[in-house]
Amino acid sequence: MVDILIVEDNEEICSLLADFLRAENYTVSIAKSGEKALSLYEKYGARLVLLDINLPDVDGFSVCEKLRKTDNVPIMIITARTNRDDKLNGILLGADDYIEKPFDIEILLAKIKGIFKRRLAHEIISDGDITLNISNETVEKNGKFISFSAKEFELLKILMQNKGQTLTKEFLFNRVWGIDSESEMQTLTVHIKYLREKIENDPKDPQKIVTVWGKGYRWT
Amino acid sequence: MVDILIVEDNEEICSLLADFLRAENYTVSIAKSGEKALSLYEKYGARLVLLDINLPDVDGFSVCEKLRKTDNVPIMIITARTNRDDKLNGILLGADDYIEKPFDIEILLAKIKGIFKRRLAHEIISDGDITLNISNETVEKNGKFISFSAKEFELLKILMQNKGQTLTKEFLFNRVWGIDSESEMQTLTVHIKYLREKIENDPKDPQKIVTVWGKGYRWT
DNA sequence: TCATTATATCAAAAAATTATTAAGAAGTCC
DNA sequence: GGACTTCTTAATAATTTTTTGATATAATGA
Repeated sequence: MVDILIVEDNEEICSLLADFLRAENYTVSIAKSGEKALSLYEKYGARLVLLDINLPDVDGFSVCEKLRKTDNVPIMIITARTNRDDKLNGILLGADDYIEKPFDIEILLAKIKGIFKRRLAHEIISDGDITLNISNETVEKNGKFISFSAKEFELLKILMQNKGQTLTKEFLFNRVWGIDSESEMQTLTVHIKYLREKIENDPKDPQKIVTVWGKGYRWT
Repeated sequence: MVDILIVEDNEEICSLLADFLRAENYTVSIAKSGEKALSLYEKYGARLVLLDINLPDVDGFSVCEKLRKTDNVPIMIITARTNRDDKLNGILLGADDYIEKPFDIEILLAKIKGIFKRRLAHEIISDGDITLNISNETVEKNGKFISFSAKEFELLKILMQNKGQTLTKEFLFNRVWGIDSESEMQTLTVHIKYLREKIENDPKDPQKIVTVWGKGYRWT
């Protein structure tokens, strides 16, 4: 697993970034196209993705979506200031951070450090008797490990990461199952039940994953 | 056994490196081609290989793979910055460290020291009733030696080195079988079974090498 | 209250993933 | 070359996860 995956087709910017990041002792891997980005990520992973949204082949948007779907890895987006459209806005809102070209390398470094710091603090989320370890993909209740399936874990993770917030069913569904999933919304409620079965003291009277009628669910 | 095997075809760089390293009291042997590198390594061994990836005959890639496959000796790669392609990325990611030409000799020395230090600390991994000795390639369970094949050992090593972390099947496969191996993923699961047979108290109910469904495996 | 709508539950089918087995290929060592 | 171990493959079995559909239960508002 490398620290930073750089996705950027411009040769100059690319080596500039790589040099600076290496000087800061980050390990980096480099992709010059969207496709390569995905294959590199699949093979070696990354703790942070630095993504130029204007790529030659697969556009940055779909790279972004795919990455977010699979691993929820932090993504920092590099973008030109021009033609800021609706689609771009959407992506940026979901990104952990973004920076506009032309950018000051020092500011970029500061942002990256910030993301790592924040994430590190959030790699283990503990709340009440539930502890969720994102990097190890483990969940403990009262110190005892409980096994979770991939979907269950993802769902619980998103809920806990947004403590106190009501998340709509659509939002949860899109995050866990993906935007163009063919599954029914029904599947979500069933998974909510599975979660409650595993983590609630009394699954019949859920205190942790609360139903918000007509909206969705909330972790409290 | 020498301390450092230098693999570099450029005469000047070669003697420069040798001088500096000898000045730091390392013993060195020198190979000016890939073929010679392999034969020298076979004859005298080395604690660390300093490998220029751009060689005249056998390219550095295959030297690297061969070394890694046989002994897993630490390899430090010297590379020019240009044409950083997928293959190179792959090699670099697996390398213990790498440095780009032109390099500062002081930085190189620091890196080499770092590698020796790290390796020394990790030569024996002990966890529960399993003890793994990396330099001897031996494994003990409750003090009794168990024989392991090369692939089995490598797999166990990576798992134990990353205790508690879930390692994806792809990651494990790339590490043990190599990036462009033609083997099937199936091979991995079979080897996992072999490992379990040897180290688990009840192979039917594995406690050490745990399956993480949809992801991979984890040493606990 | 009653009709309506939203969520919960259940169990079984479907899909996906991993485990097991055994046999043959490939490599190693005398 | 023969005996041996290791590695790979392919087929099948076993297991787990995911989805679905039917039905039950609960909340909401006229």
